[in-house]
Parts: sequence; structure tokens; C-alpha cells
Amino acid sequence: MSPVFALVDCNNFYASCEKLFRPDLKNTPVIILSNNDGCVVARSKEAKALGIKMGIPVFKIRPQIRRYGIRMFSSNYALYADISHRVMVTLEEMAPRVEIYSIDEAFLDLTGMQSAIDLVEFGGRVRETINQWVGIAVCVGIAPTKTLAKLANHAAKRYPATKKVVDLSSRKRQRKLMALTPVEDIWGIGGRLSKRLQSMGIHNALDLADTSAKSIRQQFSVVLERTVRELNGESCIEFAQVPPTKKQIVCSRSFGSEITAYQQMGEAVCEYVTRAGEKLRKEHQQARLLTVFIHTSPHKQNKPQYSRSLSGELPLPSDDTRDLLELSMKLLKRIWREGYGYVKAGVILSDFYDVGVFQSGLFDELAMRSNSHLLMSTLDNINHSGLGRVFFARQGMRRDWAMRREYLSPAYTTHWDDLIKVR
DNA sequence: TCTGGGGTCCTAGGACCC
DNA sequence: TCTGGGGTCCTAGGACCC
Repeated sequence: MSPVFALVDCNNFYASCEKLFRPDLKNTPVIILSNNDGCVVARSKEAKALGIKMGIPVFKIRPQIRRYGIRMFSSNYALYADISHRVMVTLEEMAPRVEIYSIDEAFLDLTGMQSAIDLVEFGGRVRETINQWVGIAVCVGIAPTKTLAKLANHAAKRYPATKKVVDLSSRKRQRKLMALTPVEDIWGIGGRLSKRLQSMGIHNALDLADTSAKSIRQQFSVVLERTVRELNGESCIEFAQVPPTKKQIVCSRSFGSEITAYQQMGEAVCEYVTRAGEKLRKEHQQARLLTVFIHTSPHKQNKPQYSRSLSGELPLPSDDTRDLLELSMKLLKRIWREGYGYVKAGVILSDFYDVGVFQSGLFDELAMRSNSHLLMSTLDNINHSGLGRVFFARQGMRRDWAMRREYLSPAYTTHWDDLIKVR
């Protein structure tokens, strides 16, 4: 049976989440800032209309912010994750199979349903339900491949006449839309590829679809070949209801202010290691490889630059924060250089094993810590309970390097004290 | 003054082996 | 004159996504 995919994508997701609890900001331009309040990572439709670009550093648009009364918010991931969950649960009630693709997007597998229901009508129902139950606006694109469903969704957002639902089941409609879609708007084609394609005379999606898949593979890669096939209605990217287990876990942050002292860098790295350990246990994995990296600001070319990373292997795969901390401090000691102003550090865990699967050598003297599981799950439980936080002394108390979040909205949905009050 | 964070996949090239 | 060839594994780097 030929597959049918629907892509449901929330409109201006982070901005919509912030506006959900602030009806007073209904027609106000709103922007969401990256960690450290550095760049713009999301915009409401009003902010987009003012020409505020994605990823631009905030300091470059201060004049516009003042002139147009743009409201700023620091990223509030606890809030966005909670709203996202509500959207996804709603989708799971409406469709037989759902693949959560990102915080604000999901693919639905509608294969086999096309004979029983009107796909456009179904898309409209999804929109209405999410709007009523969660209060978030979404667009729906429907097509026989994921790449075309992305394209359909793009069109639903862009052309008001579509009423925010586009069904690209017919080849004729696919070709018509592809002719209108610039090559850089295709899923999987970024800045580099689109430049190369343009120079070959391939300007829109239809141009690309009509290029032979074989020659694309020779000149580019199998990835782009797949895109060409998908544009021609041949489904190459499978539906994945169960998310694959992670292959690496990264925890890194820019600092609120430069770090010059080893003590502080140690605190920061410990903090990131602890975070990474929590994520690792949530995945039910143990890691054998740990990488630590630190670097100065590449934007300050007049100051001395230093950037280094170092990986180390644990004697046995582990998910015990104490093991991870010990190794990370050894690695940090080796890459630390005095005399630089560091702006960022991070930790990467990789080489994962399922808990209990790793085969240790017959004469391996290194026994795993016997109380590890109990201690770690107790720690995780306390820290998730909302009653308080337990942490390792090395993480530090003062944290004067912590990131800036000057414009943070309240945790409306995840913290009792921040619950919205109706008088 | 001020420039995010967290992921994936693919490929080329080197090391090493037989 | 003329100096193998093929396979595997690993890593770094490039490209993409949200």
C-alpha cells in the first residue's frame, strides 16, 4: 500500500507558548532568546513581519526592539516541553501512529486511511482539536513521502488560501508546488548545497526532482539522492514511531561572563557532567567515552585564542555521576591553560551500552560500585520531585559563571508557585 | 559591552592486516 | 624501466536538522 504521511507543525512554537499565558501580548511582536540571551531563536508572526531574522544577535537589533516595542523572553524550555507534550498526546489520540520529530513537529502515518476519510477534512480536525485543547495553532501537510509532506506543510504556512492544510496526494499538485518552491526551502538542503545546486542551474524543487537521481548521487551523496527520489513520490525515509536510542549526549553552555579561574571552570564542567549523567540514566544507557572541551570566544579576534577537547575512556561503561566526574576532572586538568578568558565549555558522552550488557574481562578486577543504582536513582528522584536539589560539592554554590536569563517567563505549567491566578 | 544548544548521517583518508 | 591489492576499522570534518 502506498504510504501517506502528514506533518503537523506548530506555528511560531516558542512565541506561541509564551503568548498562551499572556493574552495581553496578542498582537505584539515577541522574540525568544537563546541561552545567555544571546541570539534570537524564535519569533512571533508580528516579529517576523518586522523583518527580525532568525539567529541574529540581540545587540544588533536593539534599535528595532525599542522602536517597535518588541517583547523579549529568555528560553523557557520547561514550559515549551510541557506544551509540546500536550500537543503530542492530543495527536496520539487522533492518529494510529505518531512520530515525534522535534519539539514542535510530528509525522502521522495515515497509510490506508485515505479510502476511509477525507484527508483535508482530517487535517482540519487536527487543527481545531489542538487549538481547543492546547491553545496552539498548527499547520498540516499531507503527502506520500516525508519530504513532500514537509513541502506541503511549508505551503500551508505560506499561502492563506490553503486554510493551513495542504494535501499533496496528486502528482499534478506536487509539480505545481515544486515549481514555486526555491531549492533552499527543501528539507535536507541547507546553505552549502543550495549554492552548489544553483550554480548548476537547479533553482527550484521541480528542477531538482527532474534531475537524474544517479547523477546527483555521483556528484553529491546518497543523502541528496534520497531527497530527489522523495520529491518524485518514492518514499525513502521511513516512519519511526519509536525514537532510536541516542548515540551521544552533549551538555554545553556559554558562560554568563568569562571564566579565567580553574576553580570556576571545574564547577561548570561538573555541572554539565551531572546534567549529562541524568540524561544518560533517563536513556537507560551507560557510556564508556567522555569528552571535555573548552574554548575562548572566536568573536574576540584581538584576544588570545585557545580551544581544545580531550576524550577519555572509563574502565567500564558507567552511568554513575561519580565515575563521570572523576574522569572529567582528569581530562580538564590536562587541557586547561592559564591566562585565557574562556566563554564556553561542554561535555560529550558516547560509546553507549545498555545497562548490564557490557562484557567485562574474565579477570577484570574493576567491580562496579555496588550502591550505584540506588544512589543515582535516589538523587534523580529528589531532583525531579520539585522539593529541593541535591548536588555534588564540586558543582559550586556561587556559580557566578551561570548563564544570563534576564527575561525568563514564569514556569506556568510546571511549578505550583507560578500557576496562573484568575481573580 | 553583547554572537545558542543538541543532535544525526555520510565520506574521505589513514592505519592496519593479510 | 617495473615496487600489490583488498578489506576493515576508526576518526575528523562536512553537511544537515530543529
